[in-house]
Amino acid sequence: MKSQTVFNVLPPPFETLPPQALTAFDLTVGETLFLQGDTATAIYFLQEGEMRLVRHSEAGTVVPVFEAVAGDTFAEAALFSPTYHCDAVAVKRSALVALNKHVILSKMVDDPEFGRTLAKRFASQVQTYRRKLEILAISSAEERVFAALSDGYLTGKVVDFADEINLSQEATFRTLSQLVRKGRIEKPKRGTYRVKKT
Amino acid sequence: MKSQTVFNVLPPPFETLPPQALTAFDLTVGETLFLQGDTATAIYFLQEGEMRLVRHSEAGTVVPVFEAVAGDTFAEAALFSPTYHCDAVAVKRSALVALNKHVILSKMVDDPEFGRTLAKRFASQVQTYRRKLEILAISSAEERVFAALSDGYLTGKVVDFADEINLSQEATFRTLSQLVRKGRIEKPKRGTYRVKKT
DNA sequence: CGAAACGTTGACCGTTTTCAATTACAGTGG
DNA sequence: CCACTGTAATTGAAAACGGTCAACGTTTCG
Repeated sequence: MKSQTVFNVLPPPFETLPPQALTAFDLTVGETLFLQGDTATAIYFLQEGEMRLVRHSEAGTVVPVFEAVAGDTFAEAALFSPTYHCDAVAVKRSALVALNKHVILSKMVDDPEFGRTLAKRFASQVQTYRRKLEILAISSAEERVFAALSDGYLTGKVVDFADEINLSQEATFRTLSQLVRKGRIEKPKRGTYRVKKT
Repeated sequence: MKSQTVFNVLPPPFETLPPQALTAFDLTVGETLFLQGDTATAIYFLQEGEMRLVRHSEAGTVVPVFEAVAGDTFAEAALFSPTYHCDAVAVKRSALVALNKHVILSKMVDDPEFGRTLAKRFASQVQTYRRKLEILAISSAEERVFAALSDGYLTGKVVDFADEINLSQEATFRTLSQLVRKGRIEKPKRGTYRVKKT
């Protein structure tokens, strides 16, 4: 299961961690990384693949917690908890880096710049998620697509865009052309849309 | 506009800030707290009321960013930015506390415990928002309600619950009774529902 | 050139929203 | 203690909307 330390880009401030704080490894589909209640020893950076985090409620039901994709870190809350609060399972073959929790915690006190950058990262994530939540709170497909487009979501494929805003790709396409027809957005070329400048 | 310093409970780690870092004040409906581009001097705790944060895209459209309710802090990203990235306007008469940004930043380096607790708060918010996002990603009303219920959302009124999970209250009621009929949840008394223990 | 992957559109169907009423309950004042 | 009022909880029916299925156009790339 353990592979080599070939990882390029950890997000700030994690690139500044000493090598011995990092462990790279792979998981195959279905493999479990940790279970709810396990002793928390690390947080994780997902280089490639997809991890599903689920929580078990007191009543015994399973509740989705997070779907991490390439580039995400997860289990950050484990920094401040003795145990993990959910299960983490690979839903795709995944390449990860474990970031030692205790090294991070001590670096937070020893290196103010590290702490500052970590706080910055968290704050920026909070901001991002709040915005996503606001977009998803828009019930009308037309307004949701428009808001998401205004907010710069549509960078790559339309399918991914559709996915991010919780709409079927068909509904997204329909809405997009509808917006073009209404003149609220323009379509410079196939697969590219942009909000019309005022 | 400036009122008195009668605020009880700031969330950790902000209760440990010195009084001179705090300024309590009120806003009436429609009043603006700050505008996108203004110099960022503070982050805010909303004691009571409701604040709407919106961003102006390059194209000139307005994109919702966050709706803060009583108990929320907002504009945390301002800690790491010279200016605010959005407008903040009161949509209800609101009572706020401004938390001086520079005091917070210097306390972060001077007081490791403060920095640690701040990071913990942010990490926990990230966790919370991710969970909310996962709940909203469930398209079926039945499963979404069930997951939200499992996750302990329904504490107060059903209407508020409905609101949090982006479902009409009628759909929520219907789904709730449907879940009761199916035996997946139980209803000890009017307006109270709970997931059946396994 | 042909196969994928992405983009696009139409039709149909199921679900949720919306609108409209009705019922339950808590609090208030007589 | 009761009528009175307001908020919350329910239920019904019709309309709107988005999801799904199916088919087709288009670009990319080996």
